Amino acid sequence: MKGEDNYKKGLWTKEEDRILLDYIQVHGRGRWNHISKITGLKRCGKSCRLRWMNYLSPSVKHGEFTEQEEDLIIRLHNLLGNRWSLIAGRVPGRTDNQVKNHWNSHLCKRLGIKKENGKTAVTSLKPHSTNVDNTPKRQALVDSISKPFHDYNMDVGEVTRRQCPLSGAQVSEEQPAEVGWHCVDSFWASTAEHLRECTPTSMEFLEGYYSPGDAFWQGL
DNA sequence: AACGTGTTCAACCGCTTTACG
DNA sequence: CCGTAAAGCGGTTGAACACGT
Repeated sequence: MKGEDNYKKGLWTKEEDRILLDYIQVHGRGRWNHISKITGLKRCGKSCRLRWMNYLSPSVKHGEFTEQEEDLIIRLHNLLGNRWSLIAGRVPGRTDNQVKNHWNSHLCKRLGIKKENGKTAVTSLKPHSTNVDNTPKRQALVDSISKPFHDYNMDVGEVTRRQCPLSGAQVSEEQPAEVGWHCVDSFWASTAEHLRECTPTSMEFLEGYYSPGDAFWQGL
């Protein structure tokens, strides 16, 4: 007989929310599995964590997505694919779940993107260079590009221009590399209006910038 | 009013990754 | 290292609601 069999599932009630909020106010977040033992709340740790992260946390923004947020999500999805956590990390106040739901229920439809085998097709990421059609290499590149985005204090319309370390160089505010600036500009600097003009993604920029035989691709 | 269908989104599931003793 | 627990992630489900007939 497992303890978790006693855990409740389904929508949270206001009373359950209150218990969870009270717990976090006193003990802080974390140690989610202890909540049921301490408070008597009949929810597993995983459920408590999710409820806090996706709804109760004061950092979570509720309500309609703005045009700017949607623009940003479309751009990031174009670059990163279904990496919702990474995308949400660039959309202030929005959770990965919110972004994912909004993409699947609104943006996907609006952009006319169909799903293939239950997964969203990301046509813009299809490589056109023979040197980058290998999935692991391509993924590594996407990773190398996306990682430094955590370092940006980015807000739509107020882009903090910093180096995008295209060739593995350290991010440096003092000495941004030319190629890095170019990449950041082409990806970030345009507005919602420019989106409709098919501004190239960072990936497309790279594939255009480096020739198929360039040593840049070898290191990936 | 009653029913069927479509849509939305909160929550769950299963898996992977990370942290820690 | 190794094993375990906790945290994190993306895909999926299903309840609640909206809307059309």
